[in-house]
Amino acid sequence: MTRLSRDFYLGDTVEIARKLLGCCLVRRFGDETLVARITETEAYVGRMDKACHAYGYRRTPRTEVMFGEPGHAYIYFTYGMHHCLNFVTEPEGEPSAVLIRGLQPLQGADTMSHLRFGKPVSEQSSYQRKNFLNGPGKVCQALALTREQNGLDLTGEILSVSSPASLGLQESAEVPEIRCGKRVGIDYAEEAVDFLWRFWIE
DNA sequence: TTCAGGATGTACT
DNA sequence: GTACATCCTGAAC
Repeated sequence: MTRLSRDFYLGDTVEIARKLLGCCLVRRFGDETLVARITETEAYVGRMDKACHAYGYRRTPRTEVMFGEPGHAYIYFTYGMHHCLNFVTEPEGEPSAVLIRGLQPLQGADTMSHLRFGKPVSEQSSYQRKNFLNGPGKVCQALALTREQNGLDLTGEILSVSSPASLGLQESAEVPEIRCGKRVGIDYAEEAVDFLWRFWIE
């Protein structure tokens, strides 16, 4: 499979949110390579989207990464205990990003399970199996992502052990059937509440 | 299976 | 001081 290039992240954020579905997220964690298929995303566009942290080009230390080069990770801390992973999109100066809300584990599932629950997949309860990687905070917990990884370049070489980069994406093999709906947890965002900018596959 | 409520700390007003 | 792109627990059905 081919790694997604810088150009991939340059385009329209909503379109990228759709195209990311089915793509593989690759995370080097110590000696291991964790791989998971993206199953749910949301688009956030600072230019005109009141749900975006950088709405109206609001530039703060937190939103700084979104103003920079596309193809980097924007990871922020929220609700006092969770982190959320986003990919920066659109050209420099246009603060936009795609939030990763759900994954399907493909490789290193036991390591992800230990990071989530402190036990291997085989010992998960049925409730834990259903709530393994189906939320943005859970995604970051299972991939050991925190603000320390904020700003990481996603287009660096991720498959060699010597590489400093430890996060990246690979192209989707097939085109999945995509569903869409309203975004989650943004009731404050007035008209943007109704944008159908959440996408997922079964 | 569903739902209400609490945890918890950072960013920003 | 307030809000927050969330998750978990425990109780009720």
